[in-house]
Amino acid sequence: MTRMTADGRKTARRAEAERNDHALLAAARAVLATDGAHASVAAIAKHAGVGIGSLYRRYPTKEALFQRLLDIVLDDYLTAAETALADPDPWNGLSGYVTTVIAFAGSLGPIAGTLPLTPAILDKNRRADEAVAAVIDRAHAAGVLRADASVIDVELLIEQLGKSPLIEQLAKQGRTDLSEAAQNAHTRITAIALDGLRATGHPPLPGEPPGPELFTERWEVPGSSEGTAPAGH
Amino acid sequence: MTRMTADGRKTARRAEAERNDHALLAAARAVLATDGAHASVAAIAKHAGVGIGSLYRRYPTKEALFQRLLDIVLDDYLTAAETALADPDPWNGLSGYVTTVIAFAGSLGPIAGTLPLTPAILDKNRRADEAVAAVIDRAHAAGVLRADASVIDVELLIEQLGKSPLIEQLAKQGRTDLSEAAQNAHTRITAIALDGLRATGHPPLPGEPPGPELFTERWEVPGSSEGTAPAGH
DNA sequence: TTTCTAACGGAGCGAAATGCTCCGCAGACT
DNA sequence: AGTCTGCGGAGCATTTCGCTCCGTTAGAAA
Repeated sequence: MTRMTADGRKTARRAEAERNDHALLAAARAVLATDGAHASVAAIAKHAGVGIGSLYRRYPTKEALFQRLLDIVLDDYLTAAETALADPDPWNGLSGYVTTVIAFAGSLGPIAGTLPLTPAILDKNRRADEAVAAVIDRAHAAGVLRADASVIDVELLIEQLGKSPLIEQLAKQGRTDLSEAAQNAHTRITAIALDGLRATGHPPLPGEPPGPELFTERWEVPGSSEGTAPAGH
Repeated sequence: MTRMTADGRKTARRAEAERNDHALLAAARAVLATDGAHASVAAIAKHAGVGIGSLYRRYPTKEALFQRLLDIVLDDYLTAAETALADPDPWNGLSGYVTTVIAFAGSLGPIAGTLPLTPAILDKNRRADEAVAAVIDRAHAAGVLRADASVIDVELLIEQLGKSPLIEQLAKQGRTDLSEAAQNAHTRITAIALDGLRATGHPPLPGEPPGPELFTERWEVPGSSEGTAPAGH
């Protein structure tokens, strides 16, 4: 009946359950980022390699899962801001914060406004906001961030760059062969935007310039007869 | 039986049909931009103030409507590029092109890869690509565009900025009171990114810095009891 | 080994959404 | 007045989705 051993450690069963829980949260992030607002529980469970039944054993409802995810992502925001403040260089701290957050911000947009916010979440959010404000204030004070860019400007820029239509579409089409190039392209665009935030001149862009295939190949409809269907925009 | 008058002008009925057609195309743009890939024909018809029946009288299928829309938007791309080339200042031409295209680019992302492309569309696309390449080449030659930014970089940056998660979410929540502030915020972010593309220093950002309400108020779930529910990210 | 049971996966159910058809009606021409 | 083009939208068939329920599996106890 008891599921603890004598010294109180978890049983193997409970260890698997915990792994499943982490897999579910990671899958929820990934599926939310690609499928957007209509991410389905079935897709999340499948992505996690877990049955739907197991998902509903841990979370009473889809909403509860997303609430938990929100809580965790807020922790990530806070950690990123603290890491940024720990960097001795104000600009490196800010740009590192921006790039880090962009990497995981995509998950939250679709669920904004669909969840009741618990007091704990509101508190975490407030602390994260204070931390990022400190990062930005420090950059302003050091004169490395353009003076006319506000905290909200930076936060909205992060949100704008967090969701990449390019990467999402490629993921939806299963074009894993292009995902590396798409990631590189997104990194370059982020660097361009960050340079726009700088008070002074730009460093060179990272990586190689992206090839045109990111544009052309996305338009091919899977069951098409035409082997070459180049089209942009 | 004939629906032309003696001199060949259209009847009033046909004039209304034509107005409806334009309304449908405009509505399709708007709904695609806000609802994304799962924009429904019902939503498009309603947004256009037109019955579903009328929609299906002009277009045999949803796909046909989107194909027509794609054709029109490609015309807009081409016109924007030609306008840019007509500007004597290479940087003004490029930045005007970018801002113009960003304003209407949001419609196309969701339908990429879902439509068979007609030869006419492929040809239009090719011409639009050539025109924008000319705009960018000219900016490169004039030394006003950073040398390490490629044509694809610029095109992907446009796509990235074309869809605004902020504006979309506010539209979905019906917060028309914030839409002006959101538009301003988006303009500023676009300006930041454009400055990142410049070879030299930045001009000041346009408009007023956006207020925090763009972040805080979006998280309020419509039927919430809590009057104030500030939360960002 | 045998028994017990916690945790698992997924078929399937009712509800909701969606593309499209079909039909009754309004009003513009003759 | 009569005709008939074009209109709006209820309704149908299909798909999707959140969630429940149950038979199966594999570690723990005896």
